[in-house]
Amino acid sequence: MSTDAAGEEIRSRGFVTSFARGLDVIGAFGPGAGRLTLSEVASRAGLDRAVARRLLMTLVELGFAESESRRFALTPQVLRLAQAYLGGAGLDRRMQPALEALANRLGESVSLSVLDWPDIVNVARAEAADRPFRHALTVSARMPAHATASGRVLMAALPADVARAHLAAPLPRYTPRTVTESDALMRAVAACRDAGFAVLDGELEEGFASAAVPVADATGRVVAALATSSHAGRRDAAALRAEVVPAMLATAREMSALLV
Amino acid sequence: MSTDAAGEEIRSRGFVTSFARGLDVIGAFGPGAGRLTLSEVASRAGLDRAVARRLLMTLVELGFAESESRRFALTPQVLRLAQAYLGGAGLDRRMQPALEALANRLGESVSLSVLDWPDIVNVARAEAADRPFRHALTVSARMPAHATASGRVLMAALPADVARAHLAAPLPRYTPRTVTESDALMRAVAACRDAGFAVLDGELEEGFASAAVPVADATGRVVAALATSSHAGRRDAAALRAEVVPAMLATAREMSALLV
DNA sequence: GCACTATAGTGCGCAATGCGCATAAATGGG
DNA sequence: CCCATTTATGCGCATTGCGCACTATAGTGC
Repeated sequence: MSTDAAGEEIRSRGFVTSFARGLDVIGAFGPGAGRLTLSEVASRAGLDRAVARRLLMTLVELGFAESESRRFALTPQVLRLAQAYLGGAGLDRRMQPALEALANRLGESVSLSVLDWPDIVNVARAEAADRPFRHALTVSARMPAHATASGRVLMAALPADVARAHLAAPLPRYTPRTVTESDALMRAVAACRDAGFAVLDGELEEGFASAAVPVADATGRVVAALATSSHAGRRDAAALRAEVVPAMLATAREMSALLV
Repeated sequence: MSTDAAGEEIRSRGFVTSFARGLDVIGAFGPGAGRLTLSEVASRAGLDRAVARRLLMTLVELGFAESESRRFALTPQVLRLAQAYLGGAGLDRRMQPALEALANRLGESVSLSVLDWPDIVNVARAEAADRPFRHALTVSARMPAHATASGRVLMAALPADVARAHLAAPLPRYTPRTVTESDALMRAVAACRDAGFAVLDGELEEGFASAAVPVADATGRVVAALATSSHAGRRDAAALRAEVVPAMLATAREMSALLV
């Protein structure tokens, strides 16, 4: 296979092409893809039809896809791959009790997020609930990292060069208060690192303030951000700082203890 | 490679071993795995260390994993694979408005689930919220299919032989009302198919009733179940049937219209 | 109903790719 | 500092996957 074509990465010799192509096939089922024919998959993934077919057959055999009347679709089993990540990172149901306790204590819903630049991805959530129902874990809500408290906390945990690289591309503005300029963001991130938490006020949506704190594992590595957001009518930024952040820091410490 | 060892499936000739092994490597990062060494991954996935290493390098190169000081971990990018499934199935943010409208109308939280036997997996959720904040989509809460209204609805959409095969293994009991016996469940599922909805009362947890209706795509295929659950003190099973199910059926039709 | 097009499925020869041993380097514990 | 363990690399072999070309099948227009 051509590994030297212009624009193509030079792959290290320990690169398993078939695996990468298989992942491309999964990726071919993008948003709004629905059930795809073999040729559609092949062209979306940029593969020969025969190759795409073999990979699809593999997925079907493993239960990750199903085919019916010449159309293929992924199955919910694909979600287990995501759970491999979540479970491996320790961001699974063990976090839930602490999360719910915090939600009830604050009377706000709280969430746990990780960074997948340029987004933060929600991996768990708890509501200030009157009902003791197991919510278990919730995933996949994405929000722009640069305009959320969680994003700021997670960026603060990044090596400076990585953070700066991320900020090279222009970032969208959501409100007049959104910080989009690279240097200003770097300063904000540094301030957040010093403070140990982040409070943002109306940078994503007018009238909403959010607060976040880092959650670290036993080795001190930041693995997630714990966040809550609040309507300004209820709690403004100052109130978040005073009332909410201390409780969140305590919960974050609790969670750290659960993370091996 | 031995494809004939006892207990091993006979893989069709169109089976891409390296791809399957790569997926095994992702799966090796199970619950509580944390950061794994090469050898740990190899032994968990049942692979030669050299093979595991090549596959890990591939994952790292693609951004699905990272290695630091000889330990590997998956990255949040793995969650994009799950989103390929969700997006492809149409179970993405387009469903959210209808879901939220229903939640507000009912004053209960509602969820959208798919079947990954023996579980149902939550793929979206909305709360009866006072705040207009974008919850987007939530994934990954698993509940036992045989003890939930969603599960019953989704089983009703299965071919009878598949359903029966699923019920071959014994099912756990959660309350005295849990239906665990195969024939009884088949009957309940059939009844649910006739009725077009399911209402369960205390089969998963004492004092909680839940209702679910199927959501079909344009071709009539059931792709998800729309469900709500309620504390018995607030609404009992009869109330769910009378007040809630009609609104849910309407929302399900709305959602069907969004599904190509 | 028939020709025509497009897409799916199969066969097969080639060789590149991935395998897996065995060796070298590196780490870490005692 | 040495030994045990794990990681990293090398390399020859043949298996595995590739991708062309061919056939089968389904869907369309007339």
